[in-house]
Amino acid sequence: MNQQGQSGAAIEETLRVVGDRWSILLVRAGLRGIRRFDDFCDDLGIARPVLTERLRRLVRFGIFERVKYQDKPVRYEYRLTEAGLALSPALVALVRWSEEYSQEATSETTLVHAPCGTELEQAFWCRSCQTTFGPHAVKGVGVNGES
Amino acid sequence: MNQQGQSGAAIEETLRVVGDRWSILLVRAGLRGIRRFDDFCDDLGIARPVLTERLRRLVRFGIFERVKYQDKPVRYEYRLTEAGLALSPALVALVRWSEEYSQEATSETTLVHAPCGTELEQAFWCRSCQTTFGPHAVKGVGVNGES
DNA sequence: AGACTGAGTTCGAAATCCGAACTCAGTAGT
DNA sequence: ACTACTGAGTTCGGATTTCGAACTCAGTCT
Repeated sequence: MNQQGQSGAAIEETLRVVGDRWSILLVRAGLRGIRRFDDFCDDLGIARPVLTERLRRLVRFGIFERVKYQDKPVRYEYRLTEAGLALSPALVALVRWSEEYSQEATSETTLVHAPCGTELEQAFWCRSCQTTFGPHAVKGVGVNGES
Repeated sequence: MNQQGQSGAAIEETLRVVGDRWSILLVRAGLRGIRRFDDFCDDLGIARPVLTERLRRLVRFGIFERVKYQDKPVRYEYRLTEAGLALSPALVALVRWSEEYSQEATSETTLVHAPCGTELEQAFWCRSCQTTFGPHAVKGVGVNGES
């Protein structure tokens, strides 16, 4: 069905899980400490059936876990797993992109380096060269050739 | 409709543009040098009407530009703008996440620093401290209390 | 003339999304 | 005991998106 094979597989897989209007927002909400069904619902304004389905999928793929937090009326909440937490670099990248390029509704918050409060920049880091660099110097290997 | 205010606005905006199963993949294809309608189509296996609509939207939001590349039969291709290129950190973050956490189909490709071929890492950079750091030291996204 | 190319458009069927209302077990108030 | 309320969902019908396959349209190639 498609030609890209190789590294395509993984990210396509991933986007099939996380690549919809809500999933990333759910992760974001999770990072902000939200855990309960109704809270996700109110916070994001997502329709309940969709939320049900999304959470189930994210649990299935190990991004959230469904945890019983009380017994008498048995109730569950959703917590980010480590894999879920590991999505935060992607989230940060998107937030930063939004801040810089999104046309409408410029945000009032920026992301900063916590210790010193300086606005952060994002970069790629090469361990062996000990340098940071930008997207132009990124190449995918294992795949054909074109830069 | 939702409570999150602050930096929420911008990223929601953004996800309304790139938060679907195809847009990020289109950007990725763009980074890999794909420019023509039919090539996007074949490469991703996206349905043509959807591709039409997606490209139009991405152009509208300044991520791709539609460039005439020949006259006689007038033909256009789609190129990433600078804003589009600027999405690559998000993309890289996703690819790296895929590599680490995606269950099925581990990829055979990794992203590398083009000049030296070393596998890249992603980091945040603080200009004033002159250091790189990880997501835990980021503030403003809501990584408030928990780990 | 006939086949081909590239960038789309048109079509009807299938899958998703939505809001609103409902369920179900237990709790709290009167 | 009756009512209202909570939290985590489910059920409904209708609206929106997505899909693959086939078609268009200008120009080119043989």
